[in-house]
Amino acid sequence: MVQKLNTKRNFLSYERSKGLGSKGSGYMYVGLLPKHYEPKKVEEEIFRWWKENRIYEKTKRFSEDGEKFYFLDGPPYVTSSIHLGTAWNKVIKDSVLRYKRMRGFKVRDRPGFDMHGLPIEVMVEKSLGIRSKKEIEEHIGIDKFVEECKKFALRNLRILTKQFKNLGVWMDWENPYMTIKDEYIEAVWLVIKRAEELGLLENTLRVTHWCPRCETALAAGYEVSQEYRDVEDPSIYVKFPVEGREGEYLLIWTTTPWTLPANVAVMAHPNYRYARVKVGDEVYILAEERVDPVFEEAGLSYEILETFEGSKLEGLRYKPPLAEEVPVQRNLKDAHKVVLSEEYVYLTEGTGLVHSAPGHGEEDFEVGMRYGLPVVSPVDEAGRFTDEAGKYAGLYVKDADPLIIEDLRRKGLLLYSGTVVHRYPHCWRCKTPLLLRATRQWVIRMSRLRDLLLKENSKVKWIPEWAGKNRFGNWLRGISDWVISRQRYWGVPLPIWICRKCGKRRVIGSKRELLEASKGKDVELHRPWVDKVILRCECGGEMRRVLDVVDVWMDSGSASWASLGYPSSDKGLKEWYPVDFVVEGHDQTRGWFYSLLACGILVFGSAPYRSVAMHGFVLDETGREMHKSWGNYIAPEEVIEKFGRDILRFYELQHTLWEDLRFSWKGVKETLSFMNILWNVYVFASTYMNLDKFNPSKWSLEKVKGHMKPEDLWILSRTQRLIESVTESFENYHIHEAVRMLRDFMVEDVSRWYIRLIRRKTWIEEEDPEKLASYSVLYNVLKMFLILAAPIIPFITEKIYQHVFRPAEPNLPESVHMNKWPKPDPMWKNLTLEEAMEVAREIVEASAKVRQRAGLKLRQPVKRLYLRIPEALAEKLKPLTDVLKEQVNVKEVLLLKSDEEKTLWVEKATPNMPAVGKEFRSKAPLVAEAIKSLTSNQLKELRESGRCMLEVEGEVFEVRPEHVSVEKMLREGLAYTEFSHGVLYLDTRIDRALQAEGLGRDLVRRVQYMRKEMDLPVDAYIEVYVKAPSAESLSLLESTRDYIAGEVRAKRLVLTTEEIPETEYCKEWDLEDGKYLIGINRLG
RNA sequence: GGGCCGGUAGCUCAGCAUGGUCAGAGCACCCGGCUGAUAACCGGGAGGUCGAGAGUUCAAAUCUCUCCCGGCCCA
Repeated sequence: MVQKLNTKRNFLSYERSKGLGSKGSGYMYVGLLPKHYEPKKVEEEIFRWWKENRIYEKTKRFSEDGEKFYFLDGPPYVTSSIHLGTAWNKVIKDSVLRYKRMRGFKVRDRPGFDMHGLPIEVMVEKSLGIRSKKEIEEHIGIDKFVEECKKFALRNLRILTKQFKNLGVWMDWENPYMTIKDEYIEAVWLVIKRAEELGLLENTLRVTHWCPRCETALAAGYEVSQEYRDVEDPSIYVKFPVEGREGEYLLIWTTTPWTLPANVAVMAHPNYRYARVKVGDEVYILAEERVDPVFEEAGLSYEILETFEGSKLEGLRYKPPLAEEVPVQRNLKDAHKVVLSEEYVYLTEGTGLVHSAPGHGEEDFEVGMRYGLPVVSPVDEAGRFTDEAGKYAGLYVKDADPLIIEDLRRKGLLLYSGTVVHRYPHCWRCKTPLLLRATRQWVIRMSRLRDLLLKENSKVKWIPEWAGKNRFGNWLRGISDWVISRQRYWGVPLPIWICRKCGKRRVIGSKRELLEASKGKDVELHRPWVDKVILRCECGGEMRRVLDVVDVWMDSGSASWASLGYPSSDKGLKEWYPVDFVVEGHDQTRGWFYSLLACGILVFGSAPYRSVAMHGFVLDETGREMHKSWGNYIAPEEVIEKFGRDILRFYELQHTLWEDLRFSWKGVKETLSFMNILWNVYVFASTYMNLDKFNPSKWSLEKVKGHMKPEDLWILSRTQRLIESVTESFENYHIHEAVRMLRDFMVEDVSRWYIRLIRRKTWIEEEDPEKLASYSVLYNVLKMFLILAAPIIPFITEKIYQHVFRPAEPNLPESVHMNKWPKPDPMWKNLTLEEAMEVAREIVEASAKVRQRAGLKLRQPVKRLYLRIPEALAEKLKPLTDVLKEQVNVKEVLLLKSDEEKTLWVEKATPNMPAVGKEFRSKAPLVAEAIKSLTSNQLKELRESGRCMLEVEGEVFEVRPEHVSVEKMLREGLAYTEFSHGVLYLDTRIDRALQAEGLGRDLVRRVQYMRKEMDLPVDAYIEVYVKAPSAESLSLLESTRDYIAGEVRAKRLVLTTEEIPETEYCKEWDLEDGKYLIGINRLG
C-alpha cells in the first residue's frame, strides 16, 4: 500500500500554474540559502552590508523616542589587546543592548576606556628606558613623560576598538568616553569637591602600602591584593630587655627586621595567659601557648616559672634593642612599653608578644593611636633608611635585614634566627615587594558612609543575587577609608590648592571654577600644566596645587556622570542618570562596582546604578588563568579565524553568566555543530518553500489555521512558550538561559521533531492546503526564532533574514535587528497538546527500542501498535494518532483496555522436573511432555481444583500444581516494552504486503542514496534498472512498482531477474533477501 | 586567616531555594538502525560510592556541621 502523500511533484507544470507568489513582481516568495554554512564568509559579508547601509545608525533611530535605557560600559584599561574574557564581557553587553533596542528602548551604548594610571606609566618608563621618578623629573620632564603616556593610551584605544568591533559589538565607537579628557577630569574633581563639602576629605598620616620603585602609595584594596606572592623572609625571635630586671626579656617574633629601628611598643593580648620561662640563666616572657613551639624551633629546653594574664603586662617598660645603633630610638618619649590589644595578637604563630612599629604597620598604627604612641618611620620614598636610622642610613631596608640580625646577635638579643616562606604583597605593576610606610595622604572617610552605602546597595538588583547581598554587602560592612592620593604623574591631578602663607586649602570642582579662581587662560588639566595654575588666597597668599594625582579607581568610579559629560553640561545627566545596567567580571566586585557606588554616593547621595550583573572569568581547559607567558593563552582572533564570531559569541554566552568558563576547543566545536543544524533547518525550509514559491503574506497563519495538523499547532504552542521564557531570561539578564532555550528549541523541537513530522508534506506537489499550513507555520516559527536569536548571534541571523525572509516579505524592517521583539500570542498556546506530544515522542522512541529487539528496522512497516496507557492520556493522545502511525511506521494504533491486555499474553506450563520425576518415575518424561502442552483451560482447572487429569498413551495421570510452573508469555509475533506512561506492544508479524512495502522502501532508499551520490538535482528524472535476486523478490517488487517509481522520480522502471544494461551509474546492494543490482540513467 | 561562589560519567555541565523515578543531558567511545536539509538523527551498550566525613530524616546530590580542593575578593 503506497501512501498518497508520496506522489511526486511535477515541478514544471507546477511552476506554470502560478499558484503562489504575487502577480506583479513574481518575486515575493521565500529566498534560497547557500547549502553550506561558512561563518567567516557570512560574517564578512554582513559586516560589509551593515557598514554600507549604516544599519547600526538606522537601528538606533528606530527607538529614538523610546524609553531610556542607560547602559554604562565598564572602561577596559588600555594596556594590551583583548583576551577571551574581555570578549565575553563585551559580547554579553552587546546582546543585552541589542535585546533592549528590539524592545524599543532608546539605548545608551557609549563605550569607555580607562586611560590613566600607574600601569601605563610603568610601560612608558620601560619604553623610555627610565628606572626612577627622579629620572622622569630631571631628564625627561614631566610634560614629555605625560605626552608619551597619552600617546600610548590613545594608540591602545584604537587597537582595542578595532578588536571590539570585530566581535560584532554595536556600540558608539566613534564617540567613546575617555578618562583623560578635561571634561572627564573635572568630573572626577567633583567627587573630591563633594567629599570636602561633606567634611570627609582629610590629609592625615596613614600607613599605606608603598612601592619603593614607583615611589608612591598604593590603595589598600585592589592595587595591593593583586600581587601577593610567596617569598622567603627572615624569621627571628628577638629579646627586648625588661627595664629594671636583669636577665629578663620580652620575646617577640618578626619577619621584617628592618622595622625594628621604628619599634615603639610591644603588643600583648589582655586575656591570653603569658608565662615567665627560664632558659639557662635568662628569663623570657611570652604567651604560654607559644612556649612549646617557640623553644622547640629554637632547640632550647626551658622551665616555666609562672603564668599570668596578659593584662598584667600593660605598661611594662623595656629597653629598645637597637637603641645604640638608631638615634631616633633613643629620643622617643612615652614609648617602649607593653600595650594591650584584643585584636592583632594571635597564638597561631610568633610569641603572643608583637613588636609594634606604628610607622610600618596598619595594625600597629591603629593601636598606637589609641595609646598616643609616637609614629616613627625612618625610611624615605625609595625605601632607604634616613639619617634618623643612624647606622643603617642610606641602606635599602631589605638589604639592612642581615645587618640588623647580626647586630642583634652580637648584642646577645637574638634568641633564634631562621627563615619563613609567606605571602607578601608586591607592586601590581612593577612586582617590587611593597613596604608599609606612614606618610601623609589624602583620604576620603568612606567608613563614615557605611550605613548609607549598605542602604543604597540593598536597592540594587544584583545578578546573581548573592553577589550583591552576600559578597558585596559583607565587604561594605567592613569598609575602610579611601586613600586617594598617589605620588605620580599620569592621572587626574588632585584638585586641592593650598595657601603657602596661611595653609588654607581650596578644592576645585570643575574647570570653569578653576579658571574663574585663577583668572587665567585655558589650561590642560593634566600635570605638569595644571601645576602651574596659582590661586590667590583670601589672606593674600599664593595657593599652589598639591602635586599628587588621584587613585585611578576614582576615574572609572566617576563614569556614571562623567560619561554623560557632567558637570560641564547637565543635559546628559538629566536625560539619563542613573545607570540602568552594568555588567563586569567578578573581580570588579570591590573594584569598579565599589568605586562607582562610592563616588555616586559622595556626589549624589545615592546608588548610581539600578542593576549590576557579574560575569565569570575565562580560564583555560584545566581551570587556570590564561597568560601569554604560561603558553596557555588563546586569542579571540584565533577562535574567530577558526570558527567565526557567532560561534565564539554563542559558545561564551551559553555559559552560566557568573561562573568561570573553562575554554575548550571541543566546546567550540560543539557550538559549530549546533550552528550547522540551525543553518540546515533554514536550508531545508528555504529549499522547499523556494521551489514552491511560497508567499507568506498570502498564506498567513490566520488563513491556514483550518488546515493545521496537530504537529503544526504543537510547534506554534512551543514557540509561544519560547518567546515567553527567552524574554524572561533576558529581562533577568540570565542570558545563558535564553541561549540554552533557543538551542534546545531549535535542535529538539524544530530539527529533530517538527521537520521530521512535516517532511513528507513538503514533497506533495500540489497546492495542498495542509502543506501550505505547515509552510506557513514553519515560516513563522523560523522567523520568530531568528528575531529571538538575533541579539546572541547577530551575523547568521542577519544573513538568513536577508536571504530567506526579506525576499518573501519586502516590507519587513531592513535588518533583523530592527525588528520589534515578539510577544507571545496566547491564542496558539496549548499545553495539553504539548504534553501529549511529549508522550508521543516517548512512544516513538520506545517503539524503536522494541523494533530493535525484534530485529525489525524502521523501514519495515508493521501491522499494529497497542498502547496500554491511562485513559485520560489516551484521550489527549488521540489527535496524534497519525503522527504515531507515521513515525512508528505502523498501519494501526490500538488503545488497550486493561482486560484486553490479557489477550496478548498466554500462559505457558513447564514441568517441574524434580516433583514430576519423584511422582511419576519412569513415566516422568511422558508426563513432562504432556504438561508442556497443557491448554489454558486445563491450567485453569489445575489452579481452581488443585488437580488435573492427563491422559498420555492410554494412561491417566493426576497432575497437581506442584508439578507445574506457569509462566506468562507474550503471544507469538508480539514484542513489548514499558515506558514511563504505560506499556507498548508491537505486532511484529510481517505478511506479504508488508514485506513488499518494506522491500520497496529499502530499494527506494538505495536509489535515493545513489541519486545523491550522482549529485542529481532533487527534481531531476531518471530511469532505473533493478536486477532482483529471485523470482519471489521480483514479484514483491512488482507489487510496489508505482510507489518506487514515484518516490525516486523514475520515468522508466525496469524490474527483472535478468542482466541489466549498462547505465550511467550502477551499484550492487546487499539487502535481506539477496543482492540487488541497481543501474541509473539521468534523463535530460 | 576571613567572606562569597564552585567541586555531579573521560570532557562540558543540568538537577540542589519546595528532601522521595535524581543519578541525568550533550560530546567522545563501541554495536545496530535511519536519512534527498543536516559534519545531522534514532536505539542499545559502557562509564559516576553526586569532593570527603558526620548528622537530621522512613528517605539526602538535594537540609545541617566539619574537613579537603579550585576561583574571586579581603587580609
